[in-house]
Amino acid sequence: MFLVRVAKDPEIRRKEILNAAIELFEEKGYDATAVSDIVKKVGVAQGTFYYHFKSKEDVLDAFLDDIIEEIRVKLTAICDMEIDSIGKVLYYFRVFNTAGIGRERMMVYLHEERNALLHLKLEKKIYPKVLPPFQKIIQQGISEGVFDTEYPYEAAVAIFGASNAISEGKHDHAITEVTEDRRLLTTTDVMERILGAEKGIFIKYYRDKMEEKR
Amino acid sequence: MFLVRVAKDPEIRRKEILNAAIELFEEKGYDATAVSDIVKKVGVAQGTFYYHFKSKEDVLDAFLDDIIEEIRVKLTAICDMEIDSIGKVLYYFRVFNTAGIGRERMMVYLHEERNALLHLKLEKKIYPKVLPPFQKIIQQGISEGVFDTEYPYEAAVAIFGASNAISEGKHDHAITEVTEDRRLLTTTDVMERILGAEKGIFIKYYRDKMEEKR
DNA sequence: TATTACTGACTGACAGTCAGTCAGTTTAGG
DNA sequence: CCTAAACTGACTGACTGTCAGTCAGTAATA
Repeated sequence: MFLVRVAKDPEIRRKEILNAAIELFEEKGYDATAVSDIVKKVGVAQGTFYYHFKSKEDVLDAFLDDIIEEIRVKLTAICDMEIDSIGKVLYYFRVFNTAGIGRERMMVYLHEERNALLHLKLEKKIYPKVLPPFQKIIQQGISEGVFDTEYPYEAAVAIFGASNAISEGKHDHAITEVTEDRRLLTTTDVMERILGAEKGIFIKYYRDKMEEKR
Repeated sequence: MFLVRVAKDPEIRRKEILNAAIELFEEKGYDATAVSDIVKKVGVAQGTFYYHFKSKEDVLDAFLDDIIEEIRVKLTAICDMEIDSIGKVLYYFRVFNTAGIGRERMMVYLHEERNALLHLKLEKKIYPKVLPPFQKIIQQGISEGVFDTEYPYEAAVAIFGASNAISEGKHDHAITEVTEDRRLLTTTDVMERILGAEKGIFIKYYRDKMEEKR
C-alpha cells in the first residue's frame, strides 16, 4: 500500500496542518491532541508536521497568534472610530464577547485543565496587545471630561482583570446565581468606578445605543 | 545490588513522597518533574508512588490543598479579629503577599509555562476559599459606613481580579516603569473606587498602622 | 541537477500497570 | 503460652502503551 506523494506550496500545507490542529484542539483539547492525530487528519507523515512546525507547542502559538491578530485588527478599528470614549469602551468589550469561538464557549474551554497551557499563553499574549489601545481610549475619556483617574494604564489593567474575574466566576465559584444581566450590570458598575465615570453612564449608553444595533 | 525493603506507616510514606515531589516541583517545575525523579529522591519503587497516589496530578492536588489550607487558616483568623474593615482588608492582602513561597517568587513561578496546570488549578481552587470571607469583610465595611456598593460579592471578585492583574506582570509592556510603591498606590486606589471608599483611606491607614508593624 | 517538500520507521522518555515479594500481624493447634 | 500457618497490605521493578520529536532517505519541482 502506498499513496501518491504530493508536494504543496509550504504556506498551503502549513495552513492545512494548522487548521486540522485547531479543529482537534477545539474538539479534544490541546493535551489530548497527539501530533499523530493531526497528521492522520491531514493525511501526511509525522515528519511533514515537523518540517513545517518546530514543535507541537509551535502550532499552539500559531493558533493563538491567529486569534490575537483577529482581535487586534477589530480593536484597532474601534480605536480609529470617530465616536466618544464611552461608546468605544463598550465596543471594545463587545469584541471580546464575540471573539474567537464566542466568549461563552471560549471561557469554558479555557478553564478546562487539559487546556491549561493554552489558557496561560493566551493571557500572556493578549494583554500587551489589548491594553495600550484601551489606555488610549481611557485617555480620550479623560480629555472629554467623562473619566477621572490618575492611572489610566493601571485602570485598563484593573478593568480587564476585574471583568475577566467576574465573568469567569460564572463557571467556577459563584455563590449567587449569576445571570447575564447581572454580569453586565456589575461589570459596568465596576468599570464606572475604576474610571471615575458618572454612575450608570455605561448602562444608559448601552441601553440607548448598543442594544438597538443587535 | 539490593536494598532492604522498609514498610512504613502509609501516612509517613505519603508525606515523604509528597515532600519530595514539592521540592522537585519548585526546583524543576511540574511538567519537568518525572514520577521516576520523585521515587528516586525518596528511594522507593515506582509502584510505591502509585500505591499512595492515584496519579502524578493527584500529588499536585495534594500540594495545592496544602497551600490553600495554610492560606485559609490565616484568612479565617483575620476575619475573626476585632478590628475595622479597612484593617482587615489590608491584612487580607498581606497574607497573599507573604503566602507560600512568597508572592514575588510565587508569581514568577506560576507564570512559567511548565507550571500552567498548577497555575490554573490554584486559581480555580483558591477563589471559592477566599471570596466568601472577603465578602463578609466588605459587608462589615458597609455596616460601618466606610464602603458603599450594591454588589459586595462582585466587588470582592473584581478586587481580586484587578489586583492580581496589576501585580501579575501583565505590566511587562507598561509604558511607565512600575515600582513596588506605584503598585501599592494603584492597587489601593482601585480598591477604594470599587468599594466606594473615601479616596486615600487605605493608603493613609497603611502608612499609619500597617508599616509600623514591620 | 539542486533544492525543496515529504516520508515513515525509529528513539528515548514518560505515566501508569501488574504479578509477585516479603515483613509484620493475626489466628489456630498443640 | 508457644509456634507455625494463614493472612494482610506496603512495596517492588520490569513491563506496556503512548507520545513528541528525529533522521536518513525519497520523490517532486524548478
